[in-house]
Amino acid sequence: MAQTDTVTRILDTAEVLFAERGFAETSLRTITSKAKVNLAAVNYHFGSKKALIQAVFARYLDPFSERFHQALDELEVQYRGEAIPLEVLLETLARTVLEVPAERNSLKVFMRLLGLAYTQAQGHLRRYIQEHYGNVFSRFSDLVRRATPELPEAERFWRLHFMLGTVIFTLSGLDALRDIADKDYHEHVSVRDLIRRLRPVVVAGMQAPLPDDALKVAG
Amino acid sequence: MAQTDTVTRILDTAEVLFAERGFAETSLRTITSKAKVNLAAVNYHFGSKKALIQAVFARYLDPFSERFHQALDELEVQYRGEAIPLEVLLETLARTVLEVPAERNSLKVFMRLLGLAYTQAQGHLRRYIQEHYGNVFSRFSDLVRRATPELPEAERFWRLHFMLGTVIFTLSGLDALRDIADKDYHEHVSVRDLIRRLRPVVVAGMQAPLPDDALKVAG
DNA sequence: AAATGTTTTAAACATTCGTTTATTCCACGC
DNA sequence: GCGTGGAATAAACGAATGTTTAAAACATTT
Repeated sequence: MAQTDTVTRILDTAEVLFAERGFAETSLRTITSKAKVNLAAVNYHFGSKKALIQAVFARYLDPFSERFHQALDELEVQYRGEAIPLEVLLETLARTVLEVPAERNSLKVFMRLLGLAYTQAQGHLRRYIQEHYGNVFSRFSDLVRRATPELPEAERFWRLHFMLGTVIFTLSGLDALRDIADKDYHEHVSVRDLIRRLRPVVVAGMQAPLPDDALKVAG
Repeated sequence: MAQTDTVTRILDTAEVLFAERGFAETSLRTITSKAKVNLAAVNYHFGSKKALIQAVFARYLDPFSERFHQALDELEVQYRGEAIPLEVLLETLARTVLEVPAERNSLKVFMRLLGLAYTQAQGHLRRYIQEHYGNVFSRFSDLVRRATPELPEAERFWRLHFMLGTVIFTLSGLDALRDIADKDYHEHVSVRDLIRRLRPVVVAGMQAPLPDDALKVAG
C-alpha cells in the first residue's frame, strides 16, 4: 500500500500545514513527521520545497482551470455571442470554486492558499500561477468586460481586484473571523453562508457609480 | 549622534523589509546589516524579534488610534446624538489612514503591514493588535451600526470585514497589481487614486441589498 | 579625573532549516 | 532464485537562524 501513496500523504499534510502557518513557517520536518513519511521523501518525489508548494497549488488549480474553462464554454454556447450577464459570470465562478475542493471539504484550505499566494513573498509561486493559469483569468476578465461595457477599462480592472480581495481576504481569514462572529452573535456561518452573503456585495461593488472625477487620468 | 538613533534606524529598516518579504522571511541579520547597526542591537533594545515586530506596528497604530479617536470625538460632537452617516464615517477613516504615515510617505508600507498582520501566522501579533487597538475598532463598529440600522447585526459584521478585505488586500498587494495595470493600461495610479476609486465601491457594498434568504439562521 | 551606567561590538552558542548521501528495503521480470 | 531498479530510510552536511555572552567604547555624573 506504500508506493505512490506517499506522494498523496505529503500533499494532504502539506496543504493543511501551509494553510495554517504559511510556507516559510512550515518546515519539511513538520510535514514529513505529521505525514509519517521520511524526511527525504519530499526531495525525492518533488525535488525541492518550492516544487512541493507548486504541486500543492497545481492539485487544486488544474481541476479548477479545466472545469471553469468548460463552464465558460457552455455559457458562451448558451448566450451565442450575446454578452453574458455579470451575475451569471460571478455565479459560475462561485459554483466552480465550490465544486472543485468539495470532495475533501477543503474549501477553507483552498481559499487560504490563494490568499497566501498573494501575500507571501514566494516570487516563484506568483510566477508559476501567472504562467500556468493566467489565461483563465484573462478569459474571465474579457467576459466581464463585455458584461460591463459602461465601465472604463482601468476602472473594471481595479474593481475586479477589489472584489477578488474581498472574497479571498474574507474566506482565507475565515477562521479568525468566525471565532469573533460566533462569540459576538452566537451564529455559526458556513463557507456557503458566507458566499451567499458575498454575492450581493460583490455585484453592488462592481456596479457602483463611478468615482467623482473618474476621467481625470485617462490613458 | 548614535544613541537612540539606533532604535529608529532599526525600525525604519525593519518596516520596509517586513513589508517587502514578510516577517519570517526577514532575518535580523538582514535588518541590522542594512540598518548599519550591530546584530545584537535588536535583542538589546527590543528584547526579541517578536517584540520588534510589535514595535513596528505600534509606531503606526499608536498615532492612528489616537487621531482616529479624536476625529470620532469631533464627529460625535458635531452630530450631537444623531447617527453619523456612513459616508462620513468612511471618509473620516480614510482621511486618518492617509494622514498618519504621510510624513514618511510610507502609506504603502503601512497597508502592507496591516495585510501581513492578517495573513501571516504570527499569533502573537494578532493578540497584540486585538489587545491594544480592539477598542478603536469596536467604537467604529458601533458608529457604523447606528449609520446602517437597516442591516441585521451579523450582516453588518460580515460586510465590514468584506470591505476591510477589499481595502487591505488591494493596498497591500498594490505593487504587484500596479505593475500589471501600468503595462496593460499605461495608466499609473497613486494610492490616493486608488482610495478615490475604492470609496464608491465600498459604500455600494455596504448598502447592497440583503442576500436572498438572509433570515435563515437568526441568532 | 574617576566612577558609573548605558550602549555598541565581535564572537560564539544552540537550533533549525533544506538538501544530499549512502544504505537498506522491496517488488517484479527473467 | 536472482538480480535489477525504484522507493524508503537513517544519518549527516552546510548554511542560516534568533539569542546570549563578555569585552570594549562611550557618555554622564560626581
